[in-house]
Amino acid sequence: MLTEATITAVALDLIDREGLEKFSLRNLAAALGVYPSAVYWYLPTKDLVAAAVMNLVLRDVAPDIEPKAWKDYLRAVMLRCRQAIQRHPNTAPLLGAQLTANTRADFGLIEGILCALSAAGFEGPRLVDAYNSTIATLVGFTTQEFSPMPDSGEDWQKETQSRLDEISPVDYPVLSRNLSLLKNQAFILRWENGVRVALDNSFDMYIEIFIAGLEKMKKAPAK
Amino acid sequence: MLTEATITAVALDLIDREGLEKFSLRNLAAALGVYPSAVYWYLPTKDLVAAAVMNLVLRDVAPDIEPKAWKDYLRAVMLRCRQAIQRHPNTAPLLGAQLTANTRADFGLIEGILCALSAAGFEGPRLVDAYNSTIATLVGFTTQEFSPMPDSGEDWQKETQSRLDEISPVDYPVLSRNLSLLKNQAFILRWENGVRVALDNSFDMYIEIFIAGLEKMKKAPAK
DNA sequence: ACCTGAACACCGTTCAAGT
DNA sequence: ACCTGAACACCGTTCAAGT
Repeated sequence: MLTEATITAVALDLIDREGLEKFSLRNLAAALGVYPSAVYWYLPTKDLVAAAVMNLVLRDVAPDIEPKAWKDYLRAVMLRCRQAIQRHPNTAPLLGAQLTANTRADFGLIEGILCALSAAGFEGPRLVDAYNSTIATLVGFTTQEFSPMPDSGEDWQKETQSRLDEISPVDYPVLSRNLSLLKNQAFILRWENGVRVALDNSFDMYIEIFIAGLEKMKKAPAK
Repeated sequence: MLTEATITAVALDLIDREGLEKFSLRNLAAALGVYPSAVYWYLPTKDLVAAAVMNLVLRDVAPDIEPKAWKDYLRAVMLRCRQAIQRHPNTAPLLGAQLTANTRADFGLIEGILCALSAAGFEGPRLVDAYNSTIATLVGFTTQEFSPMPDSGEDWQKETQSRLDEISPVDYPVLSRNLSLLKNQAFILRWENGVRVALDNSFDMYIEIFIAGLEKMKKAPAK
């Protein structure tokens, strides 16, 4: 007999092995050894299957730290979220698409973030704003970093590289001066994703920017 | 005779009117009055059509400001990106998915951002990190804010609301204490997206967090 | 060069019917 | 309650053939 748990586990396994493009209810049903319509009895839509998969992937992101230490707590949340996606990089596009649309999400994580932000001094409407900023930050970098490139077709990679090499130094001086550092290491200018070329340093700065900015905001409530 | 420009314009119009789910090459071809395979002569894959649509949507996000005023410039980029998506909210999911995967993107925007960041004092590897942080920030909030909710089915909205109302005050004290402010105004806790309920204040704070954090980073190069 | 027209190999979802 | 089996209304992409 099927269960929501086995469906979800097999779905995640399918995505891990074959990629998000192969994640169809028909392939999932085949992997489960049932007809596609059998899955619908437990999860009546594909989006719900995806949401369940994401809950599985993000199961343990809520860190085991006292939220009062708000900087450490938020840093840990960001790091652990990225690590979770790194363990299942093919789910990366679902992070932006589903976390946000998923009200079955883990309220424990939300509570932890809200705790940390109130410990940082945010309350009322500004707590809402700080929360939204945190969720947006949590999702933004990691989704992109590990999202698939246009097909991993070799011709596309060559084409991308040659387009970069043709960049005019007079029209785009700063870009072309730093091209060797940016090539394949920067969003929009890369041809491999975070699975092949992780952007560890950039992610570190990204987090520190957020933490430092948050601290500044709490000290300067008025804009 | 078809052109890439008319295909792209009609595709954007289709997405604006009917939503991203109705954006298929078959519907696009019907709107153009041709067979689906005719489109392939100009744009040989659906992803390329989507990328072209995104270039159209983001055509004018590069602001008309001197990048030396780096704070004003980056603020303007973020605001104008959000405004562009607000004009075509159904394209929101493509922002995260395509901008990052699109090497046909506008190098002018990239150059502008790099200019602003060097004016802020970043260079070398730290310029790369600051750039990646900027792109991630640019995309993160807006993609989520305007991405579609699970189906706009009324039953789903009711279900979401009732799940929020059932949150245990003892398990989730901070969450339930602020629930009235968070309800439908915060990521994961809302049932309508930015088209119905724009998160203007949160976006403002999000930007200011980034700018303030960036300024802090430039002053404290070492972590 | 540009497009028709048909085909291939898929989809998500629904629904009657079985057990 | 749980699943089969078939059907419905779609997909993106390919390819020979026309002009």
